[in-house]
Amino acid sequence: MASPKVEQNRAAKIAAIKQQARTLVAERGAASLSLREVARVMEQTSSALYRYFPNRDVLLTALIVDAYNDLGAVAEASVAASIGHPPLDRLVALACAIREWARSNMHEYALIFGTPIPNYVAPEATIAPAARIPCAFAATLGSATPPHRDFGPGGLPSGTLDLDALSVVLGDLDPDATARALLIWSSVFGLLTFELFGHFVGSVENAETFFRHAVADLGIQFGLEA
Amino acid sequence: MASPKVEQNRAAKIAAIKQQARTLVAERGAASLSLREVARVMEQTSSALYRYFPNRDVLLTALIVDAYNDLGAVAEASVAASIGHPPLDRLVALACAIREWARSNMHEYALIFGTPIPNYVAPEATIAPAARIPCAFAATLGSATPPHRDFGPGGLPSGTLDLDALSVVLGDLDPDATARALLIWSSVFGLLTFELFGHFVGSVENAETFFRHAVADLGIQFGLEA
DNA sequence: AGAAAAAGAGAGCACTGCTCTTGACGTGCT
DNA sequence: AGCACGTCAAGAGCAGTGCTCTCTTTTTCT
Repeated sequence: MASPKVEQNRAAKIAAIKQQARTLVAERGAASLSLREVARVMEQTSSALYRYFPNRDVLLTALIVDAYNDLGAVAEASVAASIGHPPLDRLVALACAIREWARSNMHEYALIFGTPIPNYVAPEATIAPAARIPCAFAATLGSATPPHRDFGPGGLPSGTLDLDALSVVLGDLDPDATARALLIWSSVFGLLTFELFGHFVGSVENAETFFRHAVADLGIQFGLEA
Repeated sequence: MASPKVEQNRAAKIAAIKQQARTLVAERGAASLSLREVARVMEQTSSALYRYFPNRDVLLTALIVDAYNDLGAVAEASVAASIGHPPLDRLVALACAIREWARSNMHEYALIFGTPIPNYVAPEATIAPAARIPCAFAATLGSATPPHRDFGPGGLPSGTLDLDALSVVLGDLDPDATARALLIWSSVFGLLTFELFGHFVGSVENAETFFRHAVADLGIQFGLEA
């Protein structure tokens, strides 16, 4: 059944298709990714590609998983490289690493964090790679053991977060600190998306400086110290 | 030239097309909006619609401007309704009003804040309606005259923001307060987008409670008081 | 009522995702 | 060696898209 040679050829072919699709996504965006065009660039018939990917969405899913893993690796590398540094610096470094990746991989960023593709539901396989980024935030924030402060007036009511699921990924922060970690990641995402998607043109002159200070400001609120 | 009757018919027709397109966008998303389908629903030929919109992007732009104005009106209404209330409550109310609009107009929200459409540049006409939302934030934050605090370590270097352009919209906040207002709007956007685009599934159980507390937390950092 | 202007219809081009059939190739088993 | 099987590529074809062109109908204005 599983002859070694064909298996190998098949894997190589799949990798080649994905690589080609990646460059097309980078050039014209994910929405207009066309199997025919991939085939044309590879000097093949479009129908041939359907042997490797049953439909366009499966190819898209493969790209999404790869993007999550790529960004996740960058985030984790930043966290690893900043061990021993002050917690606030670690947070800023992590955010900046994510920002750099996003800036040089705009379309892949849009692919995973942009508008969901209609009639496309992210399969199970994407949630594990997707968790690597918030996990990286937890690694820097969790190392700081910040002083407990209420999250919003009166603190967060129990039942707001799914603490059972979160503790697996984010470790043993208390609920309010966990909430604030999620808020920081959301805010970093918001800043980054506004910058990348052009909502800052005309207001923010130096996007990097603004970004660094904004993230640091959030970190200070969280209780991190330089 | 400008005959009164034809002008009127034309405006009515354009409105009808936009309305039809809006419902299609709400049903299947902006990416798959097709002029042919709009025509089909209106029991017309697709080519007839080209008399009113020279291409699909122009129709899309019209929908974008409408969405900005719709959301802007909601935001301004919230600001007007909360005059005299404590600043922190005003901020939370504004954020919640935006959230409600976003939840019941998912696809229009995605249209204006989601992944930019490839090969589509937002024309001049969109920036004025787009400014209404940050302007609404400024109206609530500006009324509070929060105590000055550095934005990030050492405060924001001059030249980071385009203060000339911002002061027109956001009024006379000092640079650090202006930066923090931008940060709050970015964060609200980030929270909202994560919720709407499904990045909170499995971690945030009660999205509204989390959202309210997160916004309030940001407001407290800004210096607002309840 | 008749001329002018606007709107609509329909065919057509080039493109898309996707399916189905047909023929060729390489591999492994007898 | 020969045969059968699984894999692969090609091509035709369906239904859909944006958009343009020409031609006809309707509406409006004088």
